[in-house]
Amino acid sequence: MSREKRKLVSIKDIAQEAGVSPSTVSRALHNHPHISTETGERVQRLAHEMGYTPSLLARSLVTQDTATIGLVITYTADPFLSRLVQGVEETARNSGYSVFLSSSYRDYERELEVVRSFHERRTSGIIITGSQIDTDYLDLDDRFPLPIVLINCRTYPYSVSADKISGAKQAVEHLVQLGHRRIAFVSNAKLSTDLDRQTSYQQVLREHDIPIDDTLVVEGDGMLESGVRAGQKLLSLPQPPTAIFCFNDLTAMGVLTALREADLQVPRDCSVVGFDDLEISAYLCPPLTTVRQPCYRMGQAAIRMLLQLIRGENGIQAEILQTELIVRQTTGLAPEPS
Amino acid sequence: MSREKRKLVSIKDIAQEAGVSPSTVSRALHNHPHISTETGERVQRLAHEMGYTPSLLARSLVTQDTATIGLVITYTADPFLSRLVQGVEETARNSGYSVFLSSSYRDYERELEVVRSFHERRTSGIIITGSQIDTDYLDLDDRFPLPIVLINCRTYPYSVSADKISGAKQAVEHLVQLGHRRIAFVSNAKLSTDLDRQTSYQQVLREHDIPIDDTLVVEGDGMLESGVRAGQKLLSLPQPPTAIFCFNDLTAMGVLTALREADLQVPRDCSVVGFDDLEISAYLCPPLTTVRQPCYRMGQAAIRMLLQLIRGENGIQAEILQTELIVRQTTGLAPEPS
DNA sequence: TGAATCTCTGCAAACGTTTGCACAATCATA
DNA sequence: TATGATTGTGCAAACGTTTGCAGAGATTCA
Repeated sequence: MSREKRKLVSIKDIAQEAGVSPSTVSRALHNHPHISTETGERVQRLAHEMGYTPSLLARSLVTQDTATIGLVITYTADPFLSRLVQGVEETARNSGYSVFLSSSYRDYERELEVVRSFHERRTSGIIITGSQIDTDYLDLDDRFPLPIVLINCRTYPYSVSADKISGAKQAVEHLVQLGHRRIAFVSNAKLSTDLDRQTSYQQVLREHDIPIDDTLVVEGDGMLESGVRAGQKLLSLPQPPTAIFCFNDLTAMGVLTALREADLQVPRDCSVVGFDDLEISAYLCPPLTTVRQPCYRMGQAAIRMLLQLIRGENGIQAEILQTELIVRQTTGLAPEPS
Repeated sequence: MSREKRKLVSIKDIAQEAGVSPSTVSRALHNHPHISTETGERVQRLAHEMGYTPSLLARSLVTQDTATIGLVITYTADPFLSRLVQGVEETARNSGYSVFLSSSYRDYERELEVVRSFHERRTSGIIITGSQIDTDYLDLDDRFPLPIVLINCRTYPYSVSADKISGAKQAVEHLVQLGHRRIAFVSNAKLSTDLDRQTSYQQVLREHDIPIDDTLVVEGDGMLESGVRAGQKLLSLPQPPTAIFCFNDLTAMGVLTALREADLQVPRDCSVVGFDDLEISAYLCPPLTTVRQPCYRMGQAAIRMLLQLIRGENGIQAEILQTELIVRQTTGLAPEPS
């Protein structure tokens, strides 16, 4: 177990050993056409024997390309993002790119800092999700002269989003069809993408001549615990809702917990709809009705768009992926008014 | 929106503009003591105005230090790992390090490939979790001359683990205390760390003179779906178990689903214990009794150990963090034998 | 035989930094 | 006034690669 800092072997060392010039070694290792098979093989063998590992630092410096992209997310622990990260990472790797990952914790300063750090490392491009930079993306573009793709930020020209408007619409309409008229919405005030859901929510209600009751809209932050609190708050209303549409599945899980603690049956006493369709959502009790966001494919689409930008292709435009209502067992007919 | 490839400004450009040498610029930017305040300020101002972003590539090449560590995990989507990643990333960042993340998908070849890729990028060190390299870690050490810390691999000298032996023991003993004698175990054959749990399981049974029944040990893979299948298999036994100890919380969630689909009540008809204590586990229905692994702190400990290795400190030894049984509502008294 | 072509290899510059050393100018000291 | 210390700056090498260009032999062709 030798842990001392050994000097790494470089192309020069191989050159010396093989009695050729460094350039020849470099070419031999890259199967350059003009290298004799004899030299080629000898160099390759030596490189292997001497335990040579090329330095991508040095190479990137001259080729001006790191084959690396940076991915900024809000929290690693967010299960929705996990799948997205996987989509980015797998697709990137298949194209020969590696991925730097860093979290912004929904903090504007931190987000900028991460982007700068990526740029210093000369990543070929950057993908940002849950961006706080919404408003001044122009500034972003100005400050960092490298391709950037945003996820779920439709104001930015290069972005990938899920169609939340349609998703939310389907969800609320589903509830209306089941006879619900007191439908609550648990929002995520901190995230701008939340607006799409909320707008759809109100629109559907209006279309069905259902009065909009502000007390039925409560604020959350997209996490479990806030779902619980939101649920409790809604249940304590003089006239509680018969259905609750949630910002995401985690919030819905919290709401379900609140309902259970209040000894209410789902969906008999109250229906619940989530958003995201996390893997676990199908295994809840009861299995959650929710709007599926194609998180993996969103990651995939984002990295593809980024690679196009890196290659300098043009005609690239924002992409919107479809969402889909998955009806499971947390939604049912509205209870008869007693 | 200018997306064309602008030439980045370098130290030389600033030097030219300021009428000094590149070395002076470099020193000015690092607040080197021997620089006159006048020059210092002028250079700093120019650097800012010209939009200078230092190249960490070039710097790393000469300083021989990238201030970057590589983190290899099995799947990004594994919620247990998400917290661990967070522990690594936050702690790394506080020490001025960035993190490369890549997944191995539990594939040996892939894992080696990722490690090699990290080494090519000259990461200062590497953390591996869910390693498949268990047996020939010596080979690993030989092949990659850089500090490596493994998580949950006790055979490797530099490792951080949770005390699974004690955790599993607490879990099974808890079940025995509740009067259970037919206790099943859902394993994860693919992971060597599973052995600790299984050994403890058998040991506790022996200590209490409970016969070991091989049909009560079924194989899973640590994912939701395999938990469902394992549950179904156990329930179809001529004499099904009254309690099921699961490799991890996801498996337990699957088992709970199987029980629910079979119209069995938890814990009245069957008790269930998980392992990990994911955040969601407290919000399941019923809330899951489980063994808590300090995943965040494990990540933290791993990166700390790695930084010590990087600094060349000695006297470093494997670290084992405590686990803790969290009793919630999926465990109860064994049903009376009918 | 000479010229042209082809095959293989080396030289040297470049990428963008850092840093040891030398040097010039200024200043304080004796 | 000479001496030494101090302060600020520049030169040049180094980090480990890649690559355009040139050149040396070998081969082909007329």
